[in-house]
Amino acid sequence: MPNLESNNQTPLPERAPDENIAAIAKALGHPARIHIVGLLLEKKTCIGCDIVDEVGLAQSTVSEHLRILKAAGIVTGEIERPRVCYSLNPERLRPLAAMLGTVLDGERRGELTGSICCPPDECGIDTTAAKP
Amino acid sequence: MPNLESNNQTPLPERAPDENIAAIAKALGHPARIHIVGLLLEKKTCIGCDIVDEVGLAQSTVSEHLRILKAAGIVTGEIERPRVCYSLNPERLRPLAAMLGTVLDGERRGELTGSICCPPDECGIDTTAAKP
DNA sequence: CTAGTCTATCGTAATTCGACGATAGACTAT
DNA sequence: ATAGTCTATCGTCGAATTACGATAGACTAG
Repeated sequence: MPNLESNNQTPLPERAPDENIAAIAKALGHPARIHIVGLLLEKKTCIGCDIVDEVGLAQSTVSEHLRILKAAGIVTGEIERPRVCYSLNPERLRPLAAMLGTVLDGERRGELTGSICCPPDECGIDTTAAKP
Repeated sequence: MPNLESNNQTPLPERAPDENIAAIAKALGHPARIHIVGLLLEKKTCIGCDIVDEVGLAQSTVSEHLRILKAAGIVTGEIERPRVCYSLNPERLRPLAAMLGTVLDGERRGELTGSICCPPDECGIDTTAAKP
């Protein structure tokens, strides 16, 4: 039910941090969009219709993927008629990168090899409730 | 398939790199799953049914989210009857983290402020083609 | 003005996702 | 053996995603 776009201008007002990070990851969760980000990263300059050739999908489909990336704030589109110039917005990727960095840091310090496993705490799940 | 420690040889061998990274991002693309990763990171030790309490969804739904995270290789589940101990597998997050790191490094060196925009290259899109 | 180039949007069909309750499985404890 | 605890799976439903062609919009070039 959450419609998390419809406004690509606001800096995505702080929802719950989980939803914020998840939105970034979700926008990156498709091979074609990863491909597009890779292209923008590689070519450093924005490109227009060349993206369509590269990813090998229909123009309307690529446009849709670009819309999703723009809606997530990962990519910005500057109009430079008759083309549109796309570029990356690294700032937007920072929350996700920070989380991943924390995990990898934790690994580097060996803090994640959990040996203290599952203290004997009881769960409050009623699987047998409401049984007449 | 009663054995939950099934070998993951086929699921993630080495697809195209784009698909590999996209699969990681897709698995992280949901608030509940980000929440779970955060819990595992915070508590350092694996937890069982406590996750259900934390995320506030039905047990079957949480199990499904855990299944997705396990299928993506981000989380591992060790059986410690009667519980299952989950822990993070940071190794799996590395490809995505590396890509994000490259973007942020590019920004740090100011390589991403594309000013050379859209060289006058023609696009090979036939919007009027195939008119029988 | 007219034609051409590039992008966004609409409509649609097939597929997948997210959430839930119900149920089955696998042990522990009594 | 019996009951109890925790997790996985099945079946289902509405909602969301993905892909495409067709079409509309916005300029530029001639």
